[in-house]
Amino acid sequence: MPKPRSPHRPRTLAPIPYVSGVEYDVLDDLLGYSLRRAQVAMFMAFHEATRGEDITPPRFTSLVVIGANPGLTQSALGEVLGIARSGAKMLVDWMQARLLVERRRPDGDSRAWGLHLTRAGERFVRGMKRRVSSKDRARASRLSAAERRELLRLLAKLAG
Amino acid sequence: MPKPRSPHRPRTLAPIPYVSGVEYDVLDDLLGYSLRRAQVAMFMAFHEATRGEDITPPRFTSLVVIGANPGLTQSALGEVLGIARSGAKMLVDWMQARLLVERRRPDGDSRAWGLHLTRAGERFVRGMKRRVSSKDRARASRLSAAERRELLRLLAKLAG
DNA sequence: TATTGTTATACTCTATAACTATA
DNA sequence: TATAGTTATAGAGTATAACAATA
Repeated sequence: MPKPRSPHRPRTLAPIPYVSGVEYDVLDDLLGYSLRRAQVAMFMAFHEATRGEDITPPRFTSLVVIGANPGLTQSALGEVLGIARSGAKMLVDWMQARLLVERRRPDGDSRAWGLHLTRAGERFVRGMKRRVSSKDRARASRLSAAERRELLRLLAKLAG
Repeated sequence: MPKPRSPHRPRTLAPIPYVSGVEYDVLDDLLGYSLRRAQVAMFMAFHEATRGEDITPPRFTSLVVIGANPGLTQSALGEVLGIARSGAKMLVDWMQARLLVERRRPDGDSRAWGLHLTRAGERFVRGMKRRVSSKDRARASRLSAAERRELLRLLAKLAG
C-alpha cells in the first residue's frame, strides 16, 4: 500500500544498546558478540569522522591502499578487501567518477588496470586519514594508551 | 547477458587476508579496521559452529534472548538487536515457521506479541549455544585465558 | 495521541556466472 | 588454458513510510 517515497540515509547504524532489564545470557561471554558491538561503535565513529562525504569503510580502505600501493590492480584491491572482482570494479568506478582515482594500463599487461590516486585523490585521502584516525583515537580515549595498544595486539592475534 | 542461475551460498565471507607485499598504511593503526578483521574471523567460527543449520547471528541472538527473557515483545527484540520493528517481525516469522518460537498475547496488551521458545526451540537453542560457545572459545585458543578475558573487558569498555 | 505490529517497497552490498580480450 | 576486467542478475539484510488495531 505505501507508495515508494524518500531515500534511505545511506548508513544509519545506531549503537547496539544494552537494554536494561534484559538478560543477555551467553552473549556476554561470546567474543563474537562483543566484537560486533564494538565494531558498530567504531563504525559510528567512522561515520562521524566522514560526515558530509559520501564515503564508506570499503571506499576509505580502497583509497588508502591505492595511495600506499600505486599501480595496484583491481583484482588485488578486491583481494585486499576480501570481495569479488565485480565489487572491486564498482568501487573503482565510484572513485573514478569522483576524480579521486585514475585507471592506467600498466606496462606489460594490457588486460589489467593500474590504479593511481589523482592529485585531488591524494588531497582527499590525506584529509580523510586525519579525520578518521582522529575519531578512532577519540573513541579509544575510553581506554588508556596501553590498553589501546593491547587491544590492537589481541585483535591481530585473534584475526591473524 | 548471463542467465540467472544458481543461488548464493547464504553467507560465504572469506577471511580478510593480509596480502603480502601490500602496504596497509594507517589501517594497521585503526581500531575500526582491526575490529573488522577480527569480527570476520569470528563470524567464520560462528558459521562453522552452525554448519547445516540455516542460522545467522541475528537469528541466534534472537533465540538466546527470547530464551532468557520469555514474553519479550517484538519491539523489544528489535531494540536489543538494534534493528527496526519490521525486521524483528521477519525474524520472528522465520523462527515461528521453524516451530522454534510461539507468539502469545500477553495479559493486558492485545497489540503486542509475547515471544516464547517452544520445547523444540529450547532444545535447539541449548545445542546451538553449546556449539557456538565452543567454537568461539576454540578460535580464542590463540589467546591465553587471561588474554581472552582482557579482550572481552576492553571490547566492553570500548563499546559501552 | 502514542505504540505494536504489519505491509509494501526501496536501497546497499556483494555474490555468481558468463562473457571478452589478452596472456 | 588461465587471468583481468566487465556485465547482468540474484539475494540477504534492513530501512522507510504508511496503515490498522489497541492503548
